[in-house]
Amino acid sequence: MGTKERRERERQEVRALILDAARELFATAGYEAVTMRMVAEKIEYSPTSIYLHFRDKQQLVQEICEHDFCSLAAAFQRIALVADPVERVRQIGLAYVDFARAYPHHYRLMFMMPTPPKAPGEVCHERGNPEQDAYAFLRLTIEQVQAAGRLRPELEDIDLVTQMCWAAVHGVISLHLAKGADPWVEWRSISVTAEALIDSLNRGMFLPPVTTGAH
Amino acid sequence: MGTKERRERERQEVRALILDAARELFATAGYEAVTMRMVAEKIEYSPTSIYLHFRDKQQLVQEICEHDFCSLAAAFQRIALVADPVERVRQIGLAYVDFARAYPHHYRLMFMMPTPPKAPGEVCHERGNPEQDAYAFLRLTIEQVQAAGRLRPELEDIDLVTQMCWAAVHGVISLHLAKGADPWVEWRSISVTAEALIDSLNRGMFLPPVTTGAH
DNA sequence: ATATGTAGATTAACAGTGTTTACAAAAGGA
DNA sequence: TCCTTTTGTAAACACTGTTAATCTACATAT
Repeated sequence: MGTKERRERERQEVRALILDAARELFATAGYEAVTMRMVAEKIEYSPTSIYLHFRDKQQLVQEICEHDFCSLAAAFQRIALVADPVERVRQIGLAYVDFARAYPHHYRLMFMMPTPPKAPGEVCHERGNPEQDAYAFLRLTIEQVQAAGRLRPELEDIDLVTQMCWAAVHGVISLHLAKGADPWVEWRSISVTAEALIDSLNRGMFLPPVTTGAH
Repeated sequence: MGTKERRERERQEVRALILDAARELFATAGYEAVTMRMVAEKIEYSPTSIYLHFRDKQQLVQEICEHDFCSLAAAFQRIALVADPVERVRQIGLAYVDFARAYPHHYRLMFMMPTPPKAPGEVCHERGNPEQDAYAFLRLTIEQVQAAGRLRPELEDIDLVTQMCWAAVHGVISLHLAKGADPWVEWRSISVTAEALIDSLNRGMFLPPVTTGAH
């Protein structure tokens, strides 16, 4: 009989209810401002009920973030079609910025808060983790830049170059998310700053394309 | 009679006691992990006493950070002596990294947490604010790069260039402070990454020195 | 010397947090 | 009908930052 299946389905429905309510709250107010009691009240359950589905607040918010990171992965899928690897690096940076602008609170949670020291038992090298995948995707693209002979020869450490690119774009985003409200700096927009930085960095790291047919 | 002066002196002593105790705690454990009760216990006063000297936790930690930022300002004083403005930009970046490595929790508090929306009455454009001064110092140096004809002509917006430089270095630091413990990336050290990024960015933003005497 | 005012420090409490324990109620299986 | 498992909750716990009320010590004024 399908009673077991139905029970499981109902369980997942409540779980989804929690996730949706929490997503909306976290996305508009941020981690600290949202309390478990708020989430509970929004779905008209008791606060304790949340703990039947999620270990703690941290796990709840993490699940939301990981889910929403799919939109970033989708953007990356599209970028994979771009032929020129140097242009692809550029596009990755811009997509990263777009994601941060669309989900600033998610971005803050994923990349601006210290990672909790994973319980030693937990699996670390799982695939499908979007953060990890994004890094791998960028790294692969940089490798292809190198393979195309477009990477400056002194930049031989692929991981280093990957981290340089990531850090540069991350810097623009995180600086704006943290300090963008400060009035004593005439802030340029995230997009403008990020694009200018990506372009300057490209010029400093990559080489112009070799024109085939030249002697 | 000097009783008033003595009282005031005693008051400042207690205030300094609080600041020292709080500095040590915040520096080793970070903002959230330190409670007012911990600070109070460390100096053997009641928690309430702290509020006789500081409006709230936020103001306490802010005062500590602003004070310790003097060491960054001191480093900048030394850099001001370097002749080549392009090299000066480089040195500013490296000093910034050194500061972040020496005071990671301070850095986190000053640059990685959203600035509280200042009460409208508060003075905003005070001088002596180290954050503000650091920005002004970097901006001035970039202006001097431009004056020396070493800035690429398409980069005409000085504030934009300043923010690009700041964001790049900040990105390396903040990414490490937030994600440096994650095991699924083979992290290069902050110093190595920052230096490589600064160098690549220099190549992409600045021009080689014009050799005098050439036609 | 005695009363007064005041600044410093403390105790107790408030309103909130994330989380746990103990208990109730409902529902499926025997 | 009884039993077990699941689902939900009220109450409590151990905290947090912060405040109100109180007490104490001391410089000053009478």
